[in-house]
Amino acid sequence: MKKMIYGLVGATASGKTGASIALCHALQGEVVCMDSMQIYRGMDIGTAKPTLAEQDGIPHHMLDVAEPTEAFSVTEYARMAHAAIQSIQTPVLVGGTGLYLQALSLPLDFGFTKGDDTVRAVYQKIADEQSNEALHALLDARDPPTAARLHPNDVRRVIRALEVYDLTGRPFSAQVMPSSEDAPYDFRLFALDMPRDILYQRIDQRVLTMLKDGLLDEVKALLDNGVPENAQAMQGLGYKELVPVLKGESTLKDATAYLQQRTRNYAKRQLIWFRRDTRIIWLPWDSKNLLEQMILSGENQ
RNA sequence: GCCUUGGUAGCUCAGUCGGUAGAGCAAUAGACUGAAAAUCUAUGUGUCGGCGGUUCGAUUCCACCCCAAGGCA
Repeated sequence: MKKMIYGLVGATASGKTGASIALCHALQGEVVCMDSMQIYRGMDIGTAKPTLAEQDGIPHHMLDVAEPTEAFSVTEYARMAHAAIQSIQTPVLVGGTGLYLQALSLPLDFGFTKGDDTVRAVYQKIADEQSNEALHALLDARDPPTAARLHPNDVRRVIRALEVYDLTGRPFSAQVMPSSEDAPYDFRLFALDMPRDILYQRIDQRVLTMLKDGLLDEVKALLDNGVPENAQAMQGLGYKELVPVLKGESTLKDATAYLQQRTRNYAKRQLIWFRRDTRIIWLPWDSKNLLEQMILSGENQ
């Protein structure tokens, strides 16, 4: 009997946080955050990390578990999140990082192959000095199925596939693909269905609220505390877009519009990712009895 | 009032020495296995400001009008 785990996923600004608190109160559950940026300490406003008041007494896991100066990876996330899930009675997964959900859906003992910066640099050099096609040809010689699946311009994934082949001696295509039978948990996944125009309006508004709440100061504090501009954490939305403002290379007005734009683009990618996950039950975001629907749907699955 | 420069895709613009037009961004769809709030892919019919004129044919040349920015009065 697998452990049952509720999950609330979907686009940014679609109302996950509020709904998750209600669900936890009803089920006596605890939140396990599934977000690639809320894991970082000191990044609160820009990541829309739930405040203590918003948490409303519900224990939250997987928040503030990494330093923004350090790189983090999906493997570390999976390892820590699995531990958190084991430690609590009723876990409620909440977040919008599709890759993290995929990682948690893989068999528990599944191990991603560790990366190697040196190997990556060698391949990156080939792409830079020769061509993306030349790099892709290397992969085609070692792992044809993966090469066929990847576009030559998708250099990041082509390099990763070559790296896996070099480090393990086995092609990337031999790895286990996720399926519900292999999943370590019995997932009850939900997402809030919201019209695109409303979602985009909420995103634009949320960005303005973040700025009013001091996002610019938060970004400045990170830089002042030694977080490099090119740090992984600084790639988060709201951070990389505001650095140019602090450096005087862009106006706040332009950066705000750009950040809103980028966030809308991101939300759409999230929707595309979750749309193909057939386990997810989509519920109307403005439904009066959202909580009842989630609990009932969960029990009936 | 006069002069100048503009008015082309949702936005910023290119272009057509006259044969009804194309980039970037946006938008939409999709991909995604140790960076994922990252990264990558596909999709381009718009009274070419308006009304006339010249022409086989005008978004392109000409006249007038409208609008915008700048300059001169």
